[in-house]
Amino acid sequence: MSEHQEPVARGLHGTGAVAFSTRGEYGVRFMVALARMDHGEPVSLTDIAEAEDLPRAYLEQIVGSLRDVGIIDSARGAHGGYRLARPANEVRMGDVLRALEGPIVPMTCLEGDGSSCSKTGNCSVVQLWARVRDSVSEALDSFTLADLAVPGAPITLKQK
Amino acid sequence: MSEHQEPVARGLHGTGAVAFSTRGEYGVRFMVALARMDHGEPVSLTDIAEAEDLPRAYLEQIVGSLRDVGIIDSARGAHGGYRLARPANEVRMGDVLRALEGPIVPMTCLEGDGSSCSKTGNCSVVQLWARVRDSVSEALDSFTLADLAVPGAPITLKQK
DNA sequence: TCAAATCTGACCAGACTGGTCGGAATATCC
DNA sequence: GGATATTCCGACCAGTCTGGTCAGATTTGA
Repeated sequence: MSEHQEPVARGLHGTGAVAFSTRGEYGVRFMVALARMDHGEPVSLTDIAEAEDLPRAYLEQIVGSLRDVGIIDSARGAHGGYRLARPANEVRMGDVLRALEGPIVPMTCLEGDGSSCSKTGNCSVVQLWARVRDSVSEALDSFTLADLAVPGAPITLKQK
Repeated sequence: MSEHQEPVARGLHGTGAVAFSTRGEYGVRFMVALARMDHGEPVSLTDIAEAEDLPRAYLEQIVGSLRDVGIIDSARGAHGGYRLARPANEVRMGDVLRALEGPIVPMTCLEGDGSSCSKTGNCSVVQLWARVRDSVSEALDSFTLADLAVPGAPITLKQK
């Protein structure tokens, strides 16, 4: 047991552009599994790691950032574990992925207050990156955890 | 001279998720500059690298993949250089970025024919990744090179 | 007190990014 | 033909990041 898949190769030639890392993948799988297994009692990391066949120690790191932003609650000690902090249909996947992967920023010139771009004002390319960023955010936020946790459930879209 | 900006730091904590690399950034800047400077005669890489303050040797690598897919034409020898292979308003930015960065694939399970996902059929999460992928492609393809090359031009949207 | 869990930080190998360098091939101009 | 301009191509390289392990401290229930 504890023989999960071999290390995932990522990056340009592994996955392609605009990719999420394993933090995003594993974190989302964790959330979906938790939503399915959460019946009031905390669910231990070991149980979820085994169910999803993910490396437990690494998952610990990842789950920490979900707890830090308040998406899940944790309980230490015997019979401890994790619980959803809110109902699954109130958890937007955009929030989950922003917590896991950091802000959605396809190009450095969009970081922070935008002051990192020296061509302020006369740069037309920034519009392209901004549109990509907004499209990704909208796509992610159009799903809630409930959409993914219920197998075969119809996808409810929150079109703006 | 030839003292361009210091090496760009990327990755999770530098830029955030869903990021393009410098290949995408530099390649797009190259294309925009070429579109502006192309008046029939080939434009040399040195001219563009100087105009955009980009490392010439590195830009050479990047431009090669644009030539390979036929977005630009090249002419060797004295007075050689690069030209747009088609009018700027027929060049979709999605094509440019796919050439530069590889396929738009936010998660490994969407790669190629989709056979890399062992949970075929009963995986609900794949819908999330697929929507992100489609959103990014639509966003990129809603711009043409002409939209970016003409300074201050109104953004014409090709809404599907 | 013992065991079950989370929490935390140190550590690590390999892959990838962001380049540089040197030279070969090709084309123009004199 | 020779000098020059320019693309083309592959080898190389240092630093950063990813993906993950490990050991132990801390907290809690039985």
